[in-house]
Amino acid sequence: MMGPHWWYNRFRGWGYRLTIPRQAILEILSKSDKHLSAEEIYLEVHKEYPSIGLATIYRTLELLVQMGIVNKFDFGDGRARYELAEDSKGPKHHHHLICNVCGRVIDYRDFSEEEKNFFESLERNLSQRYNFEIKNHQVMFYGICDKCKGK
Amino acid sequence: MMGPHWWYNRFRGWGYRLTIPRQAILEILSKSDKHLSAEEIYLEVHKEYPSIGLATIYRTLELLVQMGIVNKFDFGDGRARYELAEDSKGPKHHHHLICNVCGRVIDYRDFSEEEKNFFESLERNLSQRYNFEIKNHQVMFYGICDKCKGK
DNA sequence: ATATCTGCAAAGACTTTGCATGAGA
DNA sequence: TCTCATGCAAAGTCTTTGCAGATAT
Repeated sequence: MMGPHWWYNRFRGWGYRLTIPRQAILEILSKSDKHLSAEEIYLEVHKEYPSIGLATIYRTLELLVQMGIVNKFDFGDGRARYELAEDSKGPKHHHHLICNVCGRVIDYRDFSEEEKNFFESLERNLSQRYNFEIKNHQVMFYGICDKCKGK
Repeated sequence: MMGPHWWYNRFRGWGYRLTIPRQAILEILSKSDKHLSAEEIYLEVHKEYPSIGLATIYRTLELLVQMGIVNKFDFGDGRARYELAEDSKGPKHHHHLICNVCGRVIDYRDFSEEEKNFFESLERNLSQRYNFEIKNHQVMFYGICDKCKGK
């Protein structure tokens, strides 16, 4: 379940084509472990394929989000951020602490067993209750970070 | 801890002034139980105070978010949405199921005791671990809703 | 009195769209 | 071949900013 083969089948399944721009974007996303903006992805892709335009980045990302391959985030800085999706147990999965004052985003992924189990069982429960196929989740805690506490 | 008096003290505490536009915006937010966009708030406020401009709505909302009085959401529809904050136990508190395909947002607030307790203890834990004062949280589950499952 | 806040209009920033060309299956 | 996808540029939307006048304490 990794590599271009997987992407290919996934696209076929949705009736889409696996093109160079789409591969390039997935390549960049899988190399990075940060939340990338559309423009950051564009700049990376541009290094290797200068002819690929920003509009294609946006169109592709929208597609990938729909397909559940990519997650879209908003941290309130005015631009959307993207990250390769993976099930909630994946090593890169994390939750966020966001400071309402300075906007800083802190990731944490040192989940306790309890936290992991809780979300797994909650997802199963909700899937049934709402007949909703859950692919992923986002958890954000808002408040005041240590640096901003001293007003 | 309700009514204008409370707002007044809260503003004083931050060194801000409680003005007519700010009161009007808080008034609208406390009457509504939906996620309002800046423009929706503007239109409501405009009914009573036609002279208040949209820029003031944006500036005030940003302030209220910083103060932790208001929560800002993004559901991927291109505009931010706002809601009066309250602690996680409040009756209006809810989590979200968001469809990656059609963008529909389903709120749920029929939390189990286990779910409530879990988030409370997780917040206490994180506050300590990261020296971060948690005011609120957002939980979103992404996937495919019942209507979109039939492709 | 005076630092803060607001209205208006203009600018800014991110994202989307139209259309002719190019490319996958 | 025949859709589907892309590039470019232009347009669209939401949001922010500058500044002079108004306001809260």
